[in-house]
Amino acid sequence: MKKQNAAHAHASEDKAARRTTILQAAKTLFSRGSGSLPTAAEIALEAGLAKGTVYLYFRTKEEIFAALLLEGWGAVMEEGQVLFQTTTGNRAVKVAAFLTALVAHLEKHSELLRLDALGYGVLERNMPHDVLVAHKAEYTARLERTGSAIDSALRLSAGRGVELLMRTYALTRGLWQSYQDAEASHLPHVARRAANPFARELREALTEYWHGALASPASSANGSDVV
Amino acid sequence: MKKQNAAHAHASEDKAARRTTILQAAKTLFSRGSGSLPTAAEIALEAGLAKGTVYLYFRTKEEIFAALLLEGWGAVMEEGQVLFQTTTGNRAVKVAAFLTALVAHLEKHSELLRLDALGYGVLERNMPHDVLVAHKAEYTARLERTGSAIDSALRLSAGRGVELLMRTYALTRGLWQSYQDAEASHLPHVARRAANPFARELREALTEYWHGALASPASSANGSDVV
Amino acid sequence: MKKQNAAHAHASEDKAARRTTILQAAKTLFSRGSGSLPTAAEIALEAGLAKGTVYLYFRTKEEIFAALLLEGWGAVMEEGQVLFQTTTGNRAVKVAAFLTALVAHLEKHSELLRLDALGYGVLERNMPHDVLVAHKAEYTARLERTGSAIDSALRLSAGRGVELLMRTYALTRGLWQSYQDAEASHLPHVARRAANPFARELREALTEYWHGALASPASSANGSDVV
Amino acid sequence: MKKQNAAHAHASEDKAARRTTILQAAKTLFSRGSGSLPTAAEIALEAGLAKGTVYLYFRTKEEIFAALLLEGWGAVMEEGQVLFQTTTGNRAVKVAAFLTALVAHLEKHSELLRLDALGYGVLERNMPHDVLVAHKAEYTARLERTGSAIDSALRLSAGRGVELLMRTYALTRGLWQSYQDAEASHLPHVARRAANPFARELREALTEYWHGALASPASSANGSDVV
DNA sequence: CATGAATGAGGTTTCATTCAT
DNA sequence: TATGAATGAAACCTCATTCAT
Repeated sequence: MKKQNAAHAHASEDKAARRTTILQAAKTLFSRGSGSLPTAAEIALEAGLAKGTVYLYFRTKEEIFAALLLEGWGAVMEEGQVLFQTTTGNRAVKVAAFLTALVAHLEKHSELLRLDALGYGVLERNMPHDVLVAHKAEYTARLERTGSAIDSALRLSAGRGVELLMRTYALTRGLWQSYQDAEASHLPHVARRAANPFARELREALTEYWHGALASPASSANGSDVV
Repeated sequence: MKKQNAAHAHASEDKAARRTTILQAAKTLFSRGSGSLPTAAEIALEAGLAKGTVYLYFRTKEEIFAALLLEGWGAVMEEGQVLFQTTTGNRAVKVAAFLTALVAHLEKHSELLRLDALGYGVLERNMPHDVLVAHKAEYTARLERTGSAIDSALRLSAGRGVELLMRTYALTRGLWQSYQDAEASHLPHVARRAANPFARELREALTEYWHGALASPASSANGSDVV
Repeated sequence: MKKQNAAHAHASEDKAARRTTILQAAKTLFSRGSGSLPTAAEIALEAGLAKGTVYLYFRTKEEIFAALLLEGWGAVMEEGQVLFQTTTGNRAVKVAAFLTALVAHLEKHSELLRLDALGYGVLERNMPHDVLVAHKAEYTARLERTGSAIDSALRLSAGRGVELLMRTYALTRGLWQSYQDAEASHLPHVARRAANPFARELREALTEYWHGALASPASSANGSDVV
Repeated sequence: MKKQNAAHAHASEDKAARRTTILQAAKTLFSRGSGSLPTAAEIALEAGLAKGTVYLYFRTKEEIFAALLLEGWGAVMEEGQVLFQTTTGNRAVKVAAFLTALVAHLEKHSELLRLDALGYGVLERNMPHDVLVAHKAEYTARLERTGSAIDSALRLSAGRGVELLMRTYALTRGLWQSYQDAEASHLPHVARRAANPFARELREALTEYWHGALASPASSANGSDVV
């Protein structure tokens, strides 16, 4: 009825480590897999634990992936915040540094975008509500912090940084999905887009967006004087 | 729901009509529903047909929704093409007209974005490959046509219009999903974003993007002279 | 993805037959089994059908067994009704005939009591409410009919027959469970009760009950003049 | 709930106390709950102990509830024994006193019938066999003692008291279950039975039974002269 | 003695698709 | 052509019990 495979994690540091093990296993499997969430059984196997053990650390399977997502975007924002706080130069330099870092980060952690593409909607369908609320709160806090850093670095009005971040996120997510759609269909990327690898495409699109957003803040609401 | 009781559709116009009936039923159900695809049984019921009959017109359930998606985005692009071809004035006027129309169209056909949010990834998982190829081809053709219209109207280099359209689509899709995530979690929209309804947010973001994209086409790849 | 094992039951008589097949399979398995409900997979296998097919005829597994129970007790009451309506003689003769038949019937259909011992409570935990209501209604109707037959046959006041039946049922059920408990524990029946097989015990107990119930209807509420 | 934080129970009186604590917790939870057995974790929590500790005092969860059942029915029989030994008067008086006390006792300890309704069958499925044997032995002994008291008090032949007790128990159990079924289904009690609360119904039925049983001991086997 | 982390078996139901009628 | 009965894969989480600490 039992084994004694995994040593019991009594100390809280051991417990944290085990939690991390599970997250890592989930991330590995998701990266390897086809785009849908691995099963709980697979995660347990990969983590070297029993199925039941997984549920000692996470209340539902989705909670695992939500944690991964939170962690992933948290790191992105952390990095962005630091960059904006430390980079010296004019706006263009700061923005370019941020976008370069962002694109590089996302290239390195492609599972983040793959996971994100599921849509929080998928995860939310089966998450304990309190966990969901906690995640949203933490996510918002991080967003605000990085947004503030942007406001300061670029001398923007309060809240504008958050806005920029959200639209940056939206554009990133949308582009990724377009690329995924193309890849998933085993078809050449639509049109000549094929020639543009994702990282370059993303860089270009984001650059255009930030360029427009910072050029004429006053005009952003009506577009009457575009060009 | 109709009980048109299976008059056999021999003439090809009847067949087309029946196909349309099914598509309409699927759209209705999806609009009404919770975000996931209605079941084949539900579609058949709503269309007043038997389950088996649906499969005489579509090889998989996903094909139905892919057709809806193709049709929906096709209409968007059609409208865009016409607008760019007929609007007179400077770039700013044309772009503003396009964006206004786009946002209005999407507001009116919200099921399009809802369906789109599933990700083609979801639909692709279960679509006959040949149908997929055909869809992509048609989609690409329409995209190119509208892209060309943009190239002409705004005097851009060939292919730039397609690029702008794709990024416009990406930003739209990404923003929509962010809004959906927030709603789905039954939480207030992240940060003060709550104050911005989707249509306005979309309009602002797209305006910023087009502004940046058209301001300095030459600089789009490096961002060295942002601001 | 499919077989063509079972011929499609299109005619409603075929459908009824298939329903019966499933019920029979469930009964067989339950009789053979250890007292808990067989799994849906087992039932399908025994019936020579696919798991999914079972769910075309019953909405939940429990519904199957509830149907068995309804049918079983229905037959008991049917038989009782007929007996009371056709037996001639004095009260004692009629009651004795009824009890004899009842005991014999239950001996022959021991799965009925075994199933009953689960308690409707077990089945109710997972039954469509409308089915539950329908069952109760049918059960009540049959009970009333047999009760009326008793009222007439024994010249009792209206409703007394139902009362007698319910208490007869209660005593039967309770005794059966006591016997089951003893058997299940692989222990000799408690005390010298071992010498009394269930049928005899039941017969004796019921005879005593009916004897008491019919002896002094007026005194039944206070017992002041027992003996 | 108590957090008595694990003072090690060395002395055997402490151990007995802890055993009682667990039993009490189980009873409380069962009374409060929905009819199925509380989980081991819940019991431990309610008792202010760790899950593992519970298993130092009971080998299986079912053993706990079996103990509760044994204790409960033991008390009932104890009370019955005393009553028969102390009540003075004729048979009718003694029986009436017994039944009155029985019904009152069961009304006060409704968890006993609720637990009983699970059927020993449920508990037996997972009880150490030796414990089961011990319980049965103790149960039988108590039954015999009370049975003897009845034999003496009512001047019955040896063993008749046990028989009466067992049938009394069966009728009680069966009636209770019928009432539970009706309640569980959220439907009005079958037929007009609704008007009779359980205690009254039980009293009536038992009175009738004892009346019949004591009226004609010689005739109990054939019922030839009922009425 | 006490603790609580780890284990892993177990079963229901839905639904896309097919094919006998 | 139209029908709708038949198919069967797929995966979550709970919870009694054990044993390392």
